[in-house]
Amino acid sequence: MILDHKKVERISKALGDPYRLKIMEMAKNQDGEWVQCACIGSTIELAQSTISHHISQLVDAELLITEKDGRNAKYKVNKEVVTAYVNFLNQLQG
Amino acid sequence: MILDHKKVERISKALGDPYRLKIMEMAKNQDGEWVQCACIGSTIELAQSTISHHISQLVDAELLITEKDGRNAKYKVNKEVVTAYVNFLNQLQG
DNA sequence: TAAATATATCGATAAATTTAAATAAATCAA
DNA sequence: TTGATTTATTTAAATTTATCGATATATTTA
Repeated sequence: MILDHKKVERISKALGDPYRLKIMEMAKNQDGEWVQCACIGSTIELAQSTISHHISQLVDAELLITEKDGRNAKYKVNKEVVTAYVNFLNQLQG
Repeated sequence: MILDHKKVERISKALGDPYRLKIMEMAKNQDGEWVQCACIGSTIELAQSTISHHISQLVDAELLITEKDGRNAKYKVNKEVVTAYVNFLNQLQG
């Protein structure tokens, strides 16, 4: 999977915020499992609508994969995209 | 070299702009050599002050190493920081 | 069906970022 | 030394992003 510059830009932007980094860490800590949106809300001291907005940026950048589970939403890290982003970065090293 | 979240945030932000990505690509293309600031200015259609500002963000994030060469400035990719950033990202994959 | 719960969306405002003109500082060349 | 060149800094306007309250949508439970 090769990312164009537009995609790299969107991924970088998505990672350029402390709350979104925190959300990524939470999604990672589930070790292959899904993390619930409500769990994120209870950890981060922001309005629900703001958290939803942050999550949707991570989903738009495809850093997170999301699925509906009844009235809950659950997330996990999209390893394929992270790997593709890492490949782009490694290429920068010449 | 381990990066804290503040540092990861700054690096991500620095990479979250099309012109700065272009500058990073130019610095990479020199294959271990330095790229001249003037060369960047002749490639990117932005005011000189704006390019200078973009470059300083990359330097602040330590993605670029800079050195003065007479009245010119030259840059190259800081591989150590890119590697550390990649390590952080790989960690996100669990 | 009605009430409760979880998440998303919209609208307004605050905060941060991008951009460029003007200017400064440093260096080179005549 | 003087004038030209290269890069950095300052300031201000325009644009983008973050934040929250209110509300909408979908789902579960009573």
